[in-house]
Amino acid sequence: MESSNDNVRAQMRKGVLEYCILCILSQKEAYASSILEELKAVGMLVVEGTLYPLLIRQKNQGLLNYRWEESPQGPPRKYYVITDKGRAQLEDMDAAWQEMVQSIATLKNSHENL
Amino acid sequence: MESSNDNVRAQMRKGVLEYCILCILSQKEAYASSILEELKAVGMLVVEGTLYPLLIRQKNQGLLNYRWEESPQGPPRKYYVITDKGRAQLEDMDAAWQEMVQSIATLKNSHENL
DNA sequence: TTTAGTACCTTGTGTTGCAAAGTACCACAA
DNA sequence: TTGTGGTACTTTGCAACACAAGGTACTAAA
Repeated sequence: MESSNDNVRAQMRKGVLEYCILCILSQKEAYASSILEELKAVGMLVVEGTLYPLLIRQKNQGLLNYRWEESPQGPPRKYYVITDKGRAQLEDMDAAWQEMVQSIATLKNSHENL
Repeated sequence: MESSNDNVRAQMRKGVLEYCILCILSQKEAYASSILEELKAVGMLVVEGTLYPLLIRQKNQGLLNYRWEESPQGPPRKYYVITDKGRAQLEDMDAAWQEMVQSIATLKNSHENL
């Protein structure tokens, strides 16, 4: 089924989204809708109701700041900017991510070797 | 801080644990305590209170079965066995995992290319 | 002034991971 | 037979999270 397959992916995304946000913002400033599009582009689809609270949480933790900017069309945009603390956190997450990839590779390998 | 670092890892583990369980059980039958040790061995530390409900969930979804077996010492052990449905799910998860690794690699690369 | 498009925000729900405490079986020793 | 330590499985209560759905507000064009 398609839906169960989607569930699998949704489940796995949990806990990694925060990492993705910091990755994107370490590259350039962005506002929520543009972040959504970037995530969609790499196949990590997320909805607004997930992203907004997440950005607010990270902002409250001091990982992000934001500033308002006029839009060429439509309401003003809230551009998020990663902070030094956010970059430090991102480094932690890079390490954590690589460890997790390695952990699963190890599990898989011990499987292959049977 | 050590603790914030642990939090990062704990957060990332979410949603991947189910995948790890199926990986381990696709290799061989195992009981909860042995699964805990295997996860610990690859650096994915989990506690009992997390694992047991997860095994029960997967059993209720038909991904696992179990049988009781005498222990050489101590109380009997509940050996979990992956089902055909579980193996199908595992294949889905393999694909989902690789896609996620790829997605994050892409995010990282677009960062590098700035 | 109404409509369409863009952007941000909030509320309620179900799921999940975890800490902590509890139950039960076994073997060995006092 | 009573107690103690080790192993194993289970449950309860809590906090965090992702998401669906609905809501607010600004802009420009019809």
